[in-house]
Amino acid sequence: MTDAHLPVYEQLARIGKGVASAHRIHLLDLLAQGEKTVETLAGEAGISVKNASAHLKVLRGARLVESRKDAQFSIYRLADAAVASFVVALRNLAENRLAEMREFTAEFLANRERLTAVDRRRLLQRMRDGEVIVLDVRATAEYEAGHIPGARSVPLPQLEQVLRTIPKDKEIIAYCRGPYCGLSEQAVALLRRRGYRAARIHDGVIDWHDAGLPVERSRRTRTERHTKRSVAS
Amino acid sequence: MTDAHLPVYEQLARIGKGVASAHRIHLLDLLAQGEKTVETLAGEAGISVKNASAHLKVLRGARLVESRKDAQFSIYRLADAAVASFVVALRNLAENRLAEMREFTAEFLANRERLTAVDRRRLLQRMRDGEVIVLDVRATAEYEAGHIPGARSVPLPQLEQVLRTIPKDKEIIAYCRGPYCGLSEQAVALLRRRGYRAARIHDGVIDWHDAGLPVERSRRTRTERHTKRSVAS
DNA sequence: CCATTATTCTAGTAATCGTTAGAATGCGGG
DNA sequence: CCCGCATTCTAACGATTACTAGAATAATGG
Repeated sequence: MTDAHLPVYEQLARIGKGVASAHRIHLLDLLAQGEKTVETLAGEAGISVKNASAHLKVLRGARLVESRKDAQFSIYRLADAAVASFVVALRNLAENRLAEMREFTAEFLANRERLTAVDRRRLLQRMRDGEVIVLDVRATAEYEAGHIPGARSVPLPQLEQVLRTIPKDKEIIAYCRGPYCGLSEQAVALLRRRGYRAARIHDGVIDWHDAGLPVERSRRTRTERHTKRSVAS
Repeated sequence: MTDAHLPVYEQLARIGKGVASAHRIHLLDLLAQGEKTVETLAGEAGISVKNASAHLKVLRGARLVESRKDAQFSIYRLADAAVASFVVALRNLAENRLAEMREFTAEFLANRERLTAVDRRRLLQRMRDGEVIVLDVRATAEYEAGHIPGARSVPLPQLEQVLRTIPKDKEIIAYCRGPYCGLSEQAVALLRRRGYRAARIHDGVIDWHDAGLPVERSRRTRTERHTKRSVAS
């Protein structure tokens, strides 16, 4: 009588197995920033291309990601926005449940980085009022795939050169892929060294989106081709 | 630069591994009904006590469940209500993502079993108006640990005897542990055979709670002791 | 105390998973 | 049509996991 459900739980476990490996969660986190090729993913996750391909196969089997072919590249993307939300839910649960996690995050995450709903709306307001400048320090492609409205795209490697176009009298808020992405941290360190009032926020685009706030996206939604043909609209 | 995060993802994967096995998800689902002993869990999940104990150890390692000792029994419970919500999120994601899942659920889940927020509020209203009777057909202990307010506890094995106290002119709605629990299905089958207008709803108590609706609980929150000492308050 | 009951621990085996190296595929550009 | 590139497939390995049987622990009730 209670046996009939095993196959159902087996299906649920398929998804569970998808998020049962650190590398796979990392890949999902990266894909939440927008679609990417296998090589990019492998590079950003710090694993071999072959290994990345194997993990992506598992994720595809669990229907968490999908891929399409563009020229000789396989471009992967999350199968659904709900997948990103699920990863956020996993992250939140882990932060609640695991003391070890709290230690880790305490290292990274300083004081006011963690936003409440009110904080987020206030940030938008202050941005509109011209009090703060919000910098998206991820790669350009990631910015284009989705960013906080009003944020300016300044990929970390270019930050130094761009500094002189950033007024010193405003507070600078940097964000990147999410709480575990070090980019915004580095940006803040650099900015402070140069005399800015700067802070990072914990949010990535998914967190922002999950909080019910709008996300803006640039014309080119899909990853840039390496070929000549320009992708209009 | 991107390496520093691996330990964080490792921690997330600990939770992921918790839900990477069908048996473990089943155990979590059962624990969402209230705390239970190892033997009960093993019996309800259809696995050996030793195996259940091993799986529970994994879940404890992932901080998803906790246990306490009562007399010679180890009594397990979810570490947090957020764990139940996470399992619901997993279930929902699976139903969205996995076609195979949809087939399974199509077998079980007929037409109107799936509730929207409006449905749930309307059900409460109709219950208050005396139009429908809602039956909780789970075990008594599960009912006591939390149930839909206004629902009547009629454990499935007792349904037959209790039938004459149930008026035939009202619609009967049965629910049990959740979408994959067959109890309410069987209850509906029996009721219809006896000439009732009966239907099941997909919701378990967690779904109900996750939908933001109140859950009622009886005096005895913790599992009944086998000893004499009665648990007041 | 002793026997009973519920559970956990320890090994051991079979199965699965993660990773890598090497071969195979499939596409695009000369 | 062939070469080069990005990716996947195959095979192999060591590491981990699932499950079980048997011993050990721990608490109860005589």
